[in-house]
This record gives sequence, structure tokens and C-alpha cells, in this order.
Amino acid sequence: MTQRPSSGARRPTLRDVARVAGVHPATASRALNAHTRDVVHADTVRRVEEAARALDYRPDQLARSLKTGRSGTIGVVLPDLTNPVFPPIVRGIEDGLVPAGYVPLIGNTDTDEEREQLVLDRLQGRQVDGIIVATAKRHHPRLLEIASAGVPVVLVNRVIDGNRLPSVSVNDASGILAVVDHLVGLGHRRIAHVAGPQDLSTGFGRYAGYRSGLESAGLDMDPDLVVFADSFSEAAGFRGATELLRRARPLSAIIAANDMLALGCLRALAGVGLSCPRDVSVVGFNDMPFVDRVSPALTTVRLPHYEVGTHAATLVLERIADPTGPVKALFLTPELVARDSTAPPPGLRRLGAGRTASTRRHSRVGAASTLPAEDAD
Amino acid sequence: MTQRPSSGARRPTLRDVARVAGVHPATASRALNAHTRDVVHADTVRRVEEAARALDYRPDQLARSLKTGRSGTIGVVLPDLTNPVFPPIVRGIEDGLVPAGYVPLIGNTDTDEEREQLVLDRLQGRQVDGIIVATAKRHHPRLLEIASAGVPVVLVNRVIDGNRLPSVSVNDASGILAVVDHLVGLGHRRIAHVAGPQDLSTGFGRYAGYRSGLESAGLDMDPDLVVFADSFSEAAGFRGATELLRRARPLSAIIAANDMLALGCLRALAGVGLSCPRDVSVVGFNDMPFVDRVSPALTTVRLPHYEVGTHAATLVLERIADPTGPVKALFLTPELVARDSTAPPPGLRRLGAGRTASTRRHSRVGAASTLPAEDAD
DNA sequence: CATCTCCTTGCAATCGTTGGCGGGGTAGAG
DNA sequence: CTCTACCCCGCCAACGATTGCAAGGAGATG
Repeated sequence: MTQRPSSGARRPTLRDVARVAGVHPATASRALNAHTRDVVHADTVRRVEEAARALDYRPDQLARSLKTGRSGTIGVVLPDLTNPVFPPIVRGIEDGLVPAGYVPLIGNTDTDEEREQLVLDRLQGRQVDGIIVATAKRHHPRLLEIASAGVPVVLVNRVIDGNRLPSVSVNDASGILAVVDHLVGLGHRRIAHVAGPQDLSTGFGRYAGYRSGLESAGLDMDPDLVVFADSFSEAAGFRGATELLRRARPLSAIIAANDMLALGCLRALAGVGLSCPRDVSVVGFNDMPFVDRVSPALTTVRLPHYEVGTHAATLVLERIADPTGPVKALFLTPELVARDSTAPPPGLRRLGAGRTASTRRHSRVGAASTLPAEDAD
Repeated sequence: MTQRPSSGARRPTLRDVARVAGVHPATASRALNAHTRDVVHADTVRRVEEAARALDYRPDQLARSLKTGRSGTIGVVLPDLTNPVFPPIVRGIEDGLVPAGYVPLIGNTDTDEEREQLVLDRLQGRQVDGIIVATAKRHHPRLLEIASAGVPVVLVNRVIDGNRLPSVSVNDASGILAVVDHLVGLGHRRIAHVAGPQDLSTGFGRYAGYRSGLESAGLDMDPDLVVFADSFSEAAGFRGATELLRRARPLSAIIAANDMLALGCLRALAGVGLSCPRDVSVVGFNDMPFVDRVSPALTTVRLPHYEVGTHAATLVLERIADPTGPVKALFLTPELVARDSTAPPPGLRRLGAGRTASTRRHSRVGAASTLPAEDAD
């Protein structure tokens, strides 16, 4: 008594194909399946294929999944898709997954614990064969739980403490180290840091990079030069930079823990009439689409977004194939991209002051969204 | 002989819950289902719920879908997710769908016919309950085919000729009309147009708006002032503007059919040493995230991305509920956002030349991607 | 010519859930 | 006390596909 949509005949099933081809459904199934095709006679295969084509038959993935136990879907958990770092990552994931017959199922958490639980519940309910997570916190029991229930979990961008889950990310500390070197090379000595949330590996690692960068440059750490942002958002960056300026210590450069924060810093500087890079240099992290188009074009640390996605896809597929294999943590090398937001500090502005070769590539066009995009990293 | 992932027990099924609760699986099903819960004794419901909680039972959506004929998924077909207009739309779609128990299944076509066919095949194979399409061309037989096979199809942003499918878009022509008014009000008379592909309703409608705008302003149409871009990409915008400048007619403003094209135009102007808006004004369309952050901040036509998404979700849900209802074509009103890329033409630059109140809102941070983002609209 | 073997195909069970149908038990009314 | 009615619940079948098992047939070999 299945009420089919009134319009037209119902979708053809495997039985229909079998009937037309004059064979048993099981035979039709085998004929259509690349893996089992060689068990059935070539002529029969042809007949079945013809019938399938004639009927415009499309196997029902749901039924297949139910039987095989594989849904062919991979959950992708993001803070917020409208944050510009994620689309390229998601594209990478999709492009890596689709050839293997999988499709991504995306869920946004808006950095809300509760919403994340709901998203994960939803994904598990839909029997995803694996989950790629961009919202991992350093301590994240639920993810470990899911993983130990047998569902492959792969982290992107962020890792969890202990590295017990496969992951694709960049070495945050070394990225920031390069930034400190760059700034010190330009002559900066009072370098501030708008740090990201410390419960995220990115915020934590970049702060660590900042400290060791200062140390190896022989600069000492002034607590007044560090503020902690509560999220990776432009608003938090604005607040952070404002606070730094309020403390009124001399300060010639700000390293923001990511591009969003950096944009907030730029806005804060402009708000009090300071010019970047003339008065204060600003550096971000991520090389999000479009930060090369804002003014001043942002000096930042480039992270290969798309490749992060494709690698994550590969990792999750590997893990599906062999759930007991070794846990791989893949670290891609970040790369400093010097643009126009960094320059020698005010005191040192003389002719030919050192400027590292700028690595301008990729010019892309993008634009901002309608929702608050928080918490990129 | 089902080979379960070695680690731990297999996922609990409804039968397990039923066994623990001491009832028949069917009863457990009814007890857990809000719709049928009232047929079951309250105590039994409680017992079943307890058992479900104890076992951490999660209904298998796949099995449910197979039985009920609804997959709970909606296909979303895009040109390219890394194009900044889409993330907000997708967020809108997701947010509109999830409360109703549906999830979006995203597919990118890269504006390639063949890939689009594959994406659609994939979606149909996964038994999506509806499809939201952002890649519609004015003539698009496959979509009509799918729709008449009983699958609700909703168009976003673009429509097809004849409006035979439900859609959410903006009135392209009236948006451009407002742009022409704005420019004419500033004193421009030689207004060029980098038109979008004419096989897309957006490109077509905006070109039409351009022509009627000139007409109602009493300006005559000079064919030399119009070039047709082959895609909605920055590269095409660059080529278009270059060509316009080569024709060397005097020209004081360029209306690009969308923001991507406009960014290409800006680049082309900069390339030949022309300043925007001093020498040439440039206008885009879409108000993509971030075009308020490039320099000069782009004057454009704002399109409520997120709302387009939520409305599309609503429309597709309506159509699932009543597939035979009337076909709704929803047109949201676009709104001119005057920023810094438009100013009076060179000849007219005098004090206090009229500048419409600028509608700066939303400042968002975004960034470009690693893939060529083509064909936004 | 008989028997063995291999290739091809059919049969039936199953994945986890839902929905129609009918039966047993209890309570209320006559 | 009996009949009717109603409430709950169990049984069976089915959604559409896959897969182990076994049987049928044809060809090869002794």
C-alpha cells in the first residue's frame, strides 16, 4: 500500500530490471555490480545492462547500505561553513571522497557544545561510515567515544591532546615561529600576541610558538603584550587589540592567532587612527581566501586548505579499509606569506629596510557573509 | 555472518531494545515514535524509553528510510562551494531543513555539464526527497525531468525559462535598474556593462535591467559599451573590462553582472593605472561576503543570501508535503549598497557631488580559496 | 558413454524498521 | 452474569538490495 507520488510510475527496482532481462534479481544484482560481474555470463551481463539502461534503473543506495552495512556517507563537522577557511577544506574532502563512492554529510555546530552533540547524534543516526571533525577541542571525550565504538574519526586543523586520533593539520608553533622571525628581521622588538582560545590545539600551539619565538630571538616575554581571545572571531580580535592598545605599552607589531582576529586588529587600529603597517604591523594565520584583497593585504601564514581536505578524506578512507591500522597524524608545513601589513617598526623606517620576498600567489575573489562567522581554527 | 567492526559490540537495534523492555519490536517502534506513541500504554512507553536509553539506542535512519520511502535528505547542487556567495545560502538551507528532520547533501558541479549529470545521478541514487539547485540554466530539461518524476525541485538564485519550477531568487532587472539610477544620479552617462552568461537567468535578467535602465534614463545603448563574459568569474571580469577599455570609447562607469566580475574589473583598471572610483566607477551584484573589505569597498546590490537559503528550504519542504500544490516563484527584493567604488564621473567632480547614503553594515572576514571559484550566480 | 568439473544461475535469508491486521484481556453496561 | 467495546500489543509481511549455498547444465576427460 505504498503511496507513491501520484505522478508517473514508481522508480524501477532491481526486480523490474531482472524481469525485463529475464533473469533472477540476484543475477541482475551480480551483473550490475562491478565486483561480482565476472561471475555471470557476459551475454547475461549485457542483457541486464540493457534492461537497466532501458528502465533508467538507479540502484537504491539505501537498500544497498542496509544490507551491506556501509552507508557511503562521511560526516563532516564544522564550526561554521560561512567561515571562509572551510569551503576549500570541504571541497577537498568532497573531491577526495566522491571517487571512492562516498559523499560528505555536513553539519555546523556554531561552536556550541550542545549543537555539536546534536550534530554528532544526527550523523551517527545516519550511520555515517566515518567522521571528519574540525571542531575538536584539546580535550574531547565524545570523539574518543565514537572512535572506540568503531567509527573512524579524523581530525582536521585541530588535534586533541595525546594525538590518539588520526589528524591532518599544520604545525602551528613552527608557523608562528616563522612569523616572529619575520618581524624580528624587520626590526620589531615589542611584539604582541592576540592568542586564540587555549582549549583548542591551534590557539594553544600558536601561543607556544609565540613564546619560543621570542625566546630564541632573545626577547623577553612581557605579559602585557599578550591577550587571550575567547573565540577566533573578528569581534574578539577587535577587543583584543583594543585591550593591548589600552595597556599603552609601546608595541610595534601584533601577531594574531588567525586571520579573523587579525582583521579585528586592523579594524581596532584604524578605529584609533593608527596606520598599519606604518605604526603597527599585523600578522594573521591561515591565509584565508580574500585576505590578500583587503587593505593592507594581510601578511599571514599559509595553510593549504584544499589539501588538508583531500588528505583528511584519504585518511578516513584508509581507516575504513583498515580500522586497526596505525593512527596517522599528518602535519603539513605552513608557509609565511609576507604582504603589506608588515613593515619595519616606526623607529627603524629607513631606506631599503629589509622586506622578505613576498610570496604572492593565488588571487581569489570572495566575500563575506550574512552570519557571524566565529571560530575558524 | 555480518562482520562487525572488531572493536566492541555491534550497535543496538530495535530488537535489542524490545528484548530488554520485554516487548515486541513493533511495540518498541511505536513507543519510540512520537506519531504512534499514543497507541501504546504509558508504562510500556516508559519501559521502552528506559531500555533505549540504557542501550544508547539510535534508530537506524537507513532502515527507516527504506521502509518509509523517505530518506530525510535534500540534494543541494552548486557550481562551487568555494564561491563566497554560496556558504551563507547553504547555511540557510541547512538551518531551514534540520528542524524538519532533513539534512542537505551537497554536490559541486564546477559548471561542468557532465559533472552536473553525475551529481544529479548520485543524488537520485541516494533517494533524496528533494533537490535544491543553484546551477539552473534557462533551458534545463533534466531538471524538469526530475521534477516530473515526482521529486520536488527548487531553484535558488537562478530560474528557468517559463518559471515552471518553484524558485527563490531576486529580481535581477530591478536590482540593476537601481544601479543605473544611482550612477545616472551621480552624473554618469557613459555606463558600460560586463554582462554575465546569457544562458543563465541572472546574466540575462541583469542585461535586460541594464538596457531598460539606460532607456528610462534617456541614454542610448552603445553596443561598444557591452561585453559578454563567458562565466561569472574574476578572470572573465578582467578580460571583459580590458576589452571595454581597449575599445577606448570614453566610459566612466562599469556595471558588472556580479561581484566576481566586478573584482576582475577592478584588477583590470588597476592594471592600466586607472583609479576607481576617481577615473571609473565600478558596481557589482550580490554583496558577497568581504566585498565591503576590498579597496575600494565595492558598491553592489545586496541579495539576502541566508534568507534565500531558508526560503528555499521552506519551499522544498512545502512541496514534499504537497507535491501537487501551486508552483511558487519567490522574488526577494535586492537593495543597492553604495560604497566607495562609485563616485561622480571625472568631469563632474565638484564639491559635495551627490553621494547616496551608504548602507554599510555587516563587516565580515573571509578569504579566498585554493580552487578557481567560477560562476557564482 | 559415463562421470567429474566448472561455470552460471536460482533460491532463500537477511539487514532494521514500519504498518496492517487481528486477538486477548479488561472494564462497563444491560 | 454475560455481552460488547475498547485498549494494547504481538504477529506477519514488506521496503530493495546483497550473498552464501546449492542445483542445473554443458563441456571435458577417461
